Amino acid sequence: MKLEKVTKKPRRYDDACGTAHGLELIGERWALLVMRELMLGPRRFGDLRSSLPGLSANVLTQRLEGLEASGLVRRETLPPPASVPVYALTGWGLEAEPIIRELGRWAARSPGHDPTLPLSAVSLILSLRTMFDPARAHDAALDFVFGRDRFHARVRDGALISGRDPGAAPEAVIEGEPGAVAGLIYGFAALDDLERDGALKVFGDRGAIARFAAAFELPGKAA
Amino acid sequence: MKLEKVTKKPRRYDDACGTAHGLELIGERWALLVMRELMLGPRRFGDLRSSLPGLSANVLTQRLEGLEASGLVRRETLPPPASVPVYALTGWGLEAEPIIRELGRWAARSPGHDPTLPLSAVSLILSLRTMFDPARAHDAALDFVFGRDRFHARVRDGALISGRDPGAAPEAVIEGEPGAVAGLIYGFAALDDLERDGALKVFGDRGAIARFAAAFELPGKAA
DNA sequence: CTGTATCCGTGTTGATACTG
DNA sequence: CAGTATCAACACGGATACAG
Repeated sequence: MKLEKVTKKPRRYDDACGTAHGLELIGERWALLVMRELMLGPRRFGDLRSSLPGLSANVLTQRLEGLEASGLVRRETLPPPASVPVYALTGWGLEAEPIIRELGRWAARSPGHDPTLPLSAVSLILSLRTMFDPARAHDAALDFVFGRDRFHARVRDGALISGRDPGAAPEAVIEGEPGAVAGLIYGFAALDDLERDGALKVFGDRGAIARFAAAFELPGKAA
Repeated sequence: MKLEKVTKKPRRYDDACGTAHGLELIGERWALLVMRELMLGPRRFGDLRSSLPGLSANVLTQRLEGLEASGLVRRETLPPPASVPVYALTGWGLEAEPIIRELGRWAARSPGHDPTLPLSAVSLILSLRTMFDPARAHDAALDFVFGRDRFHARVRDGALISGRDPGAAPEAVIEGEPGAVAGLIYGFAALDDLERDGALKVFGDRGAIARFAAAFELPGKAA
């Protein structure tokens, strides 16, 4: 019925500059945020939608098609018994993480940045990777629970290891919304308040949380 | 006549993620390329236009207004006797250079990247900063002449210093189109051929050019 | 020369409804 | 759940015309 894909990309920059070509690859609206959501592993279409409120289904389809055509995203089917379609970054797509980090680090200094808006779980983990300061690091082992999604974060020898799925032997487990965890770790909300409001539940060693949080700080505003 | 500036920015992401906010700041088409052109110092409206073919005057006006409203660009008037209006990056705007570099470095690995397209002078200098490899650096002092624009590049003690205006005591001066210089330095064109075609004119020590070029290499394709 | 203000055709974006 | 179809609004780019 719809065999011919016209695949017109008439909006080019015609510029040999790598930056300009990068914008042709991931400069379309939502494209980089879709990649952000895939940075920690494959996701389903519906999971992407719920992590990106405001992105409609047809646009998500277009972005995934475009990213797949560019060799950044691969459409896969999970092995049985799951057998569901998922979208995954290719190796090269994964290499875009430094771009996301630099952009986030820089924009966090914006006077117009509102850190109280909703935050996806992947965004939180990537922001931890971005804002981690090895000079302030103390060993700590934390897990996070966001609904059915679980993540681990480990500080060891001045390095941060983080990702999807729980880790071994966490010293503390934090459960709540990603935004509340951000408030806790970046220090613009107090743990006592967050627990009293029911925004966060904490299990285990609170000292480990304090040690962990000490390594993370938001940069000052540029103004 | 048109006093009310509606200034609608209805296309937001509503996401606390710094990356998303960054896209709201510089994610519009052409915005990052306008900033790229300002990275090496203030420019005039017409200079920006000629460096960015395909960008129409009305869109350039919109971008400059938006970037100024975000605190990234400042409109200034050069002191007499010049007394001409120019656009300059603010300090915070200047801090976006790592984003441009990471994006360029990453996109240079794209199979679809065509390095033979036209290239602006600023793009060339920024690409040198991006691709410079301290491990291969040998001292060299080069100046570049692109029409009326002149730039300097110095490798000293494993570091690259580059910018607008000629430097002191260059060992060699290269004159031509930025794209031809890119071909020379990145090694996909031979100096002899470029000179024979009239694409490049070289004055001074050719050995310095070879020493300089040895520190720059384009990354391999991802594919 | 440095913009600003229009109109206009096209393409992109996004919300809603809908199908398998 | 995973998309597709349709339609409306907007952004983009070209071409002016115009003001200082």
